[in-house]
Amino acid sequence: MTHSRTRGERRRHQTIQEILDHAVAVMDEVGVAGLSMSEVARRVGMRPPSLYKYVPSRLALFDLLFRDGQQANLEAFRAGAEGAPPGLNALAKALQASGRWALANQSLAKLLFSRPVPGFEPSAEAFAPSLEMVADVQQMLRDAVARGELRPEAAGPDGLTIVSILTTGVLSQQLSNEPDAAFDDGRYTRLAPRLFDMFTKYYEVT
Amino acid sequence: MTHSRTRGERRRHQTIQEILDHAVAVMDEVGVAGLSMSEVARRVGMRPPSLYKYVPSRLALFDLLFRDGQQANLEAFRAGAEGAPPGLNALAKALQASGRWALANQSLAKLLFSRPVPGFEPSAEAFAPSLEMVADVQQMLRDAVARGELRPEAAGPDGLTIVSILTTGVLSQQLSNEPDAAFDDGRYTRLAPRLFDMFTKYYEVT
DNA sequence: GTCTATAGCCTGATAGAC
DNA sequence: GTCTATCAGGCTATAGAC
Repeated sequence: MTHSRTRGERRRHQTIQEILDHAVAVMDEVGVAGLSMSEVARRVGMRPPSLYKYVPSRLALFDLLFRDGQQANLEAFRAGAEGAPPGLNALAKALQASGRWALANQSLAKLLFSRPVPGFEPSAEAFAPSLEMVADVQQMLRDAVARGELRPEAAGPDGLTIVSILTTGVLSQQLSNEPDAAFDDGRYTRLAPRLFDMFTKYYEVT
Repeated sequence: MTHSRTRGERRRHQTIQEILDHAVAVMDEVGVAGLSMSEVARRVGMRPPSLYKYVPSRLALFDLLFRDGQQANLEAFRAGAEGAPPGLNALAKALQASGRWALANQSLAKLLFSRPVPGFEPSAEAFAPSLEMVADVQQMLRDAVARGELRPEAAGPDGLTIVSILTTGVLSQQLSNEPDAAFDDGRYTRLAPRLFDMFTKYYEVT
C-alpha cells in the first residue's frame, strides 16, 4: 500500500504513524470527540504548528484514523476466517475476530461504528475497506446457502442487515456498559455465539 | 413528581425546562459531547453566569438531561404496552414504542445508550427509570413464559440481555447510518419485528 | 435573579524566522 | 521541518455590582 522510496518518505510515514498512535491514546482518555491537535502535538513531542506539516487539519486526522481503523478491522476479520471451511463456519470466526478487534481498539471502533464527531464524514477512500468487508460477508452467506447451511433468503439484503444488527448490538452494549471485560467473559460478547445460533436456526433449511 | 408550590418555584421549574429544551437543540446541532453552557445561555436569552443559578455545572446539566430522557423513554415504553395482552404482545409493542421515542429523540437516546461524554456518569437518581424498565421487561418475559409463549429460560438473565442486544443493535445502526428515516421505513428499524420473531422462535415452547 | 467583568484556561490554525 | 509568536476565538466558572 504505502511503499515509501526515499529515506525522507519513510521517515515521514513513520512520524505519521506515531501521530496516529498518540491520537488513539488521547481518544482513549478524553473521548473520540475530545481529540485535539494540540494534545497530540504535545505527546508526539512537537509544537502544534509542526503537526500541520503532517496532518493538514483536525478532520483530516480523523480521516486517517478512520481509514487505518477500517483497514485493521478488515484484516482482523479476514485473519479470523482463515483456514475455516467456507460458509457459516468462516463467517462466525471472522465476525468473532472482528469483535475482538473492536473490544481491543475501542476508540477506533467508536469512530467507525457510531458517528461521534459532528462535521466529520469519512472520505470514500477511507470508507473503502468497509465495503470490502460487506462484500466478504455477503459471499460467506452465499457460500452457506450453497452448502445447504442456510435458506437462500439468508443471503438477501435483509439477511446481511440482520447480521450487521446482531454484531453491532453485541458490541455497542459491551462497549457502553462493560468496556473493560474480556471478549469471552463480557456480559454481552459472550452471548455472540448464541446470537449466531439464533440467526442460523432462523434461516436453516427446513 | 415535581410539584412546585409557590409562583417562584413554578417559574423556576419552567425556566429549567426551557434550558433543557434548548440544550437538546444544541446537542442536535453539534453533537452530544459538544454541548456548551454558553451556547445554551445564549439561546435561552441569558448571559452565561445567570445559567449557573439554575444548573450548577455542565455535568449537572447532563444529569438533568439524562434523568428526563430516561423518564420519557420509560413513559413511551409503558404507553406502548398499554392495552396489549400481557406477555409477548405487550413486550413487542412496548419495545417498538421505545424505539420510536429513540428515533424521535436522537440526542437524548445517544446520551442514554452510548456514553459519549467522558467524565459524565449519571447519578443513581437519574438512572433509576432505566432499572424500572429492565424490571418491566423481565416481568413481561415471565408473563410470556406463564402463558406458554416462551420456554422458561427466556425469562432468565441471558434472555433479558439478548432482548437488550437486539433493541440496541437496531437502534444504534439506524441512528448511525440512516438517522433521518422514519421508524417503519428505516433500513434497520423496519426489521425490528423480524428480529423479535427470531427471538420468539428461538425460545418457543417445543 | 440578572448583569458586567474577568480569571484562567483551552482550542485550531497561520506567518514567518531559522 | 522545526520553531516562536500570535491571531482570533472558544470555553467553564466565579466575583461582585445592581
